[in-house]
Amino acid sequence: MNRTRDTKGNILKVALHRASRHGLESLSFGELAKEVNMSKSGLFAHFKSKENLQIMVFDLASEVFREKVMVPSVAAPRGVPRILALSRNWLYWEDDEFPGGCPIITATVEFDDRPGKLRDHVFKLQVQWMKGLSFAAQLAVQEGHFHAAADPDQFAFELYSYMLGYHLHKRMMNDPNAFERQKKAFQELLWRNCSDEYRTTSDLFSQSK
Amino acid sequence: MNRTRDTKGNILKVALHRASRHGLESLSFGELAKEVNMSKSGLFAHFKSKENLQIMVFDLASEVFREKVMVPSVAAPRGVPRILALSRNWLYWEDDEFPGGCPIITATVEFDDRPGKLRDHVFKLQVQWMKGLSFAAQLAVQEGHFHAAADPDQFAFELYSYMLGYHLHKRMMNDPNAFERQKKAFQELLWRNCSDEYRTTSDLFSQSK
DNA sequence: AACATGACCGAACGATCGTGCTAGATTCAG
DNA sequence: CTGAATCTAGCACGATCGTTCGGTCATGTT
Repeated sequence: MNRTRDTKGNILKVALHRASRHGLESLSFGELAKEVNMSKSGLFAHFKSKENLQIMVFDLASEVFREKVMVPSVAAPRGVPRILALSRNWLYWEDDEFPGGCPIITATVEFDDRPGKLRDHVFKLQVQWMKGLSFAAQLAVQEGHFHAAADPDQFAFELYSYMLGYHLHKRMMNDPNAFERQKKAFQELLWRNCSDEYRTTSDLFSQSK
Repeated sequence: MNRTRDTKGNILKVALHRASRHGLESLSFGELAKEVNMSKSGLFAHFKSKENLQIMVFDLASEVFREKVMVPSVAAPRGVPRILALSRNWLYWEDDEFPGGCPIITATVEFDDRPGKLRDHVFKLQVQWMKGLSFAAQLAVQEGHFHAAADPDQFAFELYSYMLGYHLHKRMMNDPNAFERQKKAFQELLWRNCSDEYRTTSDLFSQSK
């Protein structure tokens, strides 16, 4: 069993690596087997179908995302500090392991109109993440960091949008200014939502690094 | 020649339709041939390779985008009215012909990592479009609609980001509020950039419909 | 020592992939 | 009407696809 989990885990890691470059659909048992020095059938035995493989790869991506972005952010105090942590973790999580860019965005675009189990998994993660962002904003309102009229869902939508914009500019256009744009947009988004008191008592932007 | 162009044009139309759903990579001569009632080899003869087919399909998408979004917007007066037209056309252009969502976004995510001719084409269109947006904002500054300190590139970045966010929310999460979120974000983006005078003399948001 | 389990391999299946070659059909210029 | 050019189909190729099956080997249990 130990051996099993090691092998399978390793396969999934390699597969995720590949998927971040070329998408989940382009994964194939043959090429994957070569990359991990196994026979095609031996590898296949671990997953009983391609769809299963894809789902497990995506779930691994979700898990990494949770561990690298969601979980550590909760350590930060509620309100704006947590939102800053969330954004920072989000901004950097893909750089570490994914040369092909955020595998979740890739999977989302790839499967947004193909009904099936995979789409369901993607959908679930996206909704969960949007709710998480919205909730973080809601807490910021409660803490008095955001003004009372701030709309948490709208905040989440705009923050997510900027992340997508940043991702596209960085990856496709490899715009060297992408980061600055994203930073500026984010800072002004915060500014828009912060209460007058919090704006004056905290130096928001030095924290955001 | 007429016959050729008709047949080829028709193939490309069907191919683009497919590509908007499943991406350019998943196009295949076999399936495409079935869909247009041709033999695989007969179809193949029109394009000498798969890469060629993909490029031509993407170029068709670019052309449609230009015709449906870029060109008609220039008819609107410079400044905010043109930006409104641009955004409106952009928002709706995919609905007409592409059940699978904006084929350009799909292609961008699909090929942001794979150097080659196709990536070059995508890159070119994206840069051109960003410059177009930025230029429209620049004109708005000149017309006095935007305040002098408005940053056209930043405006373009944020507008593009909201579009991406809207696309994702609509297609993956099929969020019924996506449109409202996009609208609100867009209106406030305009508000942020407009000069005091223009804000007071024009009813921005009734125009944006 | 006998057995059960489970990881892994080799070979093979039918299907489809992208790509050529050839030959017949269609179109069009002279 | 003839000849050239163009369009399309048929057939075949090697490769790879997802998947199945039978079998080997190492392990742990009894």
